[in-house]
Amino acid sequence: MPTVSSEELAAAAGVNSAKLRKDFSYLGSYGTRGVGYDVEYLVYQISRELGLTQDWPVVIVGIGNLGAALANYGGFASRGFRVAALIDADPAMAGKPVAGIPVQHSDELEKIIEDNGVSIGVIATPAGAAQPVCDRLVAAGVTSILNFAPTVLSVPDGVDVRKVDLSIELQILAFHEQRKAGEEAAAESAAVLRAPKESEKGPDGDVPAVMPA
Amino acid sequence: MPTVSSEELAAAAGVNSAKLRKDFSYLGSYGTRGVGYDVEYLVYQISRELGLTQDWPVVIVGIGNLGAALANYGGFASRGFRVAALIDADPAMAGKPVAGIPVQHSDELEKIIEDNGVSIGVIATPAGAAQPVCDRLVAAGVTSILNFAPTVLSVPDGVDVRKVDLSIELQILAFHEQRKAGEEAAAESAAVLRAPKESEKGPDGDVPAVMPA
DNA sequence: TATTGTGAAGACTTTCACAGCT
DNA sequence: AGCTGTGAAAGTCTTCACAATA
Repeated sequence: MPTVSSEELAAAAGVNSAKLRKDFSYLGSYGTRGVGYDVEYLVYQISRELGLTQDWPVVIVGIGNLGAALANYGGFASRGFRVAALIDADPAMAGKPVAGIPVQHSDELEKIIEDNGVSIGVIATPAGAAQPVCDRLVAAGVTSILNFAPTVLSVPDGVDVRKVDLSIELQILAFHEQRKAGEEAAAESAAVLRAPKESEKGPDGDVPAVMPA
Repeated sequence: MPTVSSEELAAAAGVNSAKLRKDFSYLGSYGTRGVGYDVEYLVYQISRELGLTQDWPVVIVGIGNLGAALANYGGFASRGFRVAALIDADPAMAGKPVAGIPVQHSDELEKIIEDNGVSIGVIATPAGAAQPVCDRLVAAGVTSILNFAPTVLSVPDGVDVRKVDLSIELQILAFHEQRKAGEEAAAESAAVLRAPKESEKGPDGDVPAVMPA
């Protein structure tokens, strides 16, 4: 398939074709009127814009089940991420290979970051260890952190943090499930909240900004 | 702290206080003018609205590193989720306890779903197994699926699927990282894309709807 | 003819700002 | 005096609809 139309791409992605064309237009005019988009060229342009053509060394700190799952995750390599090191505080883990990469002790953290020019760190430690690990990563030069620990991290200005809370997605499902189950109950207690329209079901749609911890 | 003002809550959540008050107003009038919101009452009302006061039995299918990490994840229980069963296709896993719960063989899948009245399933299998597992879950009565496998699942109408792609969050970080690194390069090739304002940095902000796989 | 690229319209969200209560 | 609840304004995002053009 050498070319693709905005209509086809939009159907595949589940979005409106005009939105897709408008989004693409912000990157440049990469289509051909009457024909569509050259697939290879488009993939290259979008990849470049998103930074997928670069090689991003990352470190994963905290090699429990989740850290191991991340180390083994195939999706990273194909998107330009290279696991530069696995780091754990447990001396018993040191030297043990996980996903073919030997785990290093956290004493080495600063040296690893500097030697590899790492700017992105992944924290998969228990909650209590997350902030100290974060501080050390930042001090060593990391400027983007992906946090899987159930803690809110504080970082200086200029450092990006994204938090992944594995239970939030479940909570969103449960929220919709509750709706499915009791339309009468919903009418009784919360008639104001509309049922979500398809267009609103974004990755994070329909969920209030604030919820109890 | 018996009461809290919208201003305080908004500061803690990093949102505008008017937005927070407006959001709350869709649930009802749970505040007191001149005083604020009664914390306990507010937590209860929001919890109820989000379905946190219910007990949601879930099954996790695919007990590799990720499945084990999910089974061990503390955040579930506190939000009303109960891991009703762990299911794996490997007969060698059967009976082995993970997070204190014995793994069951996938032959039992349908029976487990029915016996426990499970409506939410978590798929943490390899990509190839995800769609068949999904089909069996749906046939057995599951109507919400959280998918960690790198596959797009097809499901009948009325079934909700949410996909968690562990590499997307990293990609978002890399995208911003790229911006930080080369402001001149960005100006040269994509002046149209603005730097994100703080208010735009939502959980999924700043990322085009479509990207190459 | 088929499809892009995009102004303009429409829909939705966020914020302002203040009347209304406690 | 202090803070909520909310109309109205401002801002942002999405979709329409069509001129431009390969």
